[in-house]
Amino acid sequence: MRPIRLDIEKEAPRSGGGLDARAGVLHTPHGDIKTPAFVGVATKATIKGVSSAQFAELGLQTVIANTYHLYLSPGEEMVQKAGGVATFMNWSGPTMTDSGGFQVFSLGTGFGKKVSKFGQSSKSEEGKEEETQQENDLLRRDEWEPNSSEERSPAAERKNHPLPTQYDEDLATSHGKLAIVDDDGVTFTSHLDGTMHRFTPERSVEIQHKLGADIFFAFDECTEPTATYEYQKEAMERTHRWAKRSVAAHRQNFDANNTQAIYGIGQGGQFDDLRQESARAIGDMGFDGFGLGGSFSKKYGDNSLQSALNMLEFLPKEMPKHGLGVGEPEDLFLGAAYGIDTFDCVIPTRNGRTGTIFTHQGNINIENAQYKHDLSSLDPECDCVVCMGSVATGGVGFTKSYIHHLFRTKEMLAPMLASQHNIRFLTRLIDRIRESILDGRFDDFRDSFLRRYKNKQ
RNA sequence: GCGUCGGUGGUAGAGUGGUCAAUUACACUUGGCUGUAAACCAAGCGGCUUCGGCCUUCGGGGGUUCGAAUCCCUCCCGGCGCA
Repeated sequence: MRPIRLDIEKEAPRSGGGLDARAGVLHTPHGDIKTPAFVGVATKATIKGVSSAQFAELGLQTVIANTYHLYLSPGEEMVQKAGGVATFMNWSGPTMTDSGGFQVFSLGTGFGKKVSKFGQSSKSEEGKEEETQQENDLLRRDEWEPNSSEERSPAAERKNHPLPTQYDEDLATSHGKLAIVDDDGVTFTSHLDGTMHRFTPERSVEIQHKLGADIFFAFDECTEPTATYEYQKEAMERTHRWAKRSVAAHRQNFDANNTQAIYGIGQGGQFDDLRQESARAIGDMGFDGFGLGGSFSKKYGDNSLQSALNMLEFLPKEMPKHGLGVGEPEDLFLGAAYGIDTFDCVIPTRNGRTGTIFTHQGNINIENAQYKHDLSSLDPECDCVVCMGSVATGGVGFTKSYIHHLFRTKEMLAPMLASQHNIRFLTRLIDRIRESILDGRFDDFRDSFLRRYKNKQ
């Protein structure tokens, strides 16, 4: 008996130009999740700026923590000792953990720099970019030499050794970071103290068993969406091999098998044939659910999510599907239209912390000068405690002026209130998407919502 | 009153004959943020511009010099010390 089960209550065939949207309930050992659902991102066992005591009030049914981060601190043993990630963070509801595969991608490529894996620097802004350009050159895969440490030859001599690893060790360590992918796993340095570590699919599963979430993900390699076909294919195939090992490792653990579900992650970049191949492969491995892998930031083009979604057609319908890192309002509609059941995304909290507020009339930057004198709530149509108030505030919500002031004066309450509002904005949006699917008016709701949201009306 | 140190762009504070429309930080203005090394990052921040430059700026005024925020004189203002 599998630990989770998805009951699809209602489908909206070919809704929104997609596949079949559906509304249902995902049953987990720690409670039911009405789907589609927005999953709060609690990377280090905390949604930044939001206490677990507020989750329910904000409409959160579940949260997702991260294997990489919790492994580094406080360590999976400590989390296990605390009773698992949910108990550790004083949350009684369902939880998920991500495998750490994304960190291989985001840490390894030179986080925060305009560096891409294969030398496709996004912009070239003279001067400053020189160093980055050099890094790009160093990052070229065909310059990598295997079996590094001892017999590594100078960069110039490496060109004749085309091999699967995508990072230059010298470059990586010079930045205090390292992520070397080989077929068995990934060796990396901690971003915290530079110490070396290694993840394999089995190790990731083992850690996630100790973290004890209801749902966890197989260790994958998240590629740069703009990577070449050749590399996407190679990384995808590696991810598939890792996926197979992950399921096997999980099924061997009888206890974990009864209490935790494992999702496999599909990759393939923006190539339809790879995406299709990945869906069929992952869908056929006996996973309890599916994670839509990739990175869907706008910087990779407007179509990166759409192209990934097409793969869902090749998966078993009844399989629960999760959109990893999908959370822009437009993307929730798009994902839901393709049958995604759960979504996680840092956008409400990251945007909230940095002053961008979701409203029904489009996003606003609350730090803008114009809000200094604005005594209205963040969004007059929002039902969150920040906007509507609570018993504690006498039923009166916070004003834009006040939150603007908190940001300007760098008060810690500022990002907290903004994050809470943004989270509720998305959980309410997804709730209404769910209702619209149940009521058979998904397309209407989508159109009316997005018309105002996108046109800032 | 005498002596002394100092007055630089919104603020603090570099610069001390040309590479200075003036380092830097903060402030300010505006962007950005999609499986979180992000309470972060980026751009702009005297005026005009055909984007090549042009004009006005470093307390006021006057000088020296090919050239001054930088040197000299003088006035004004401030800190400190002595009367």
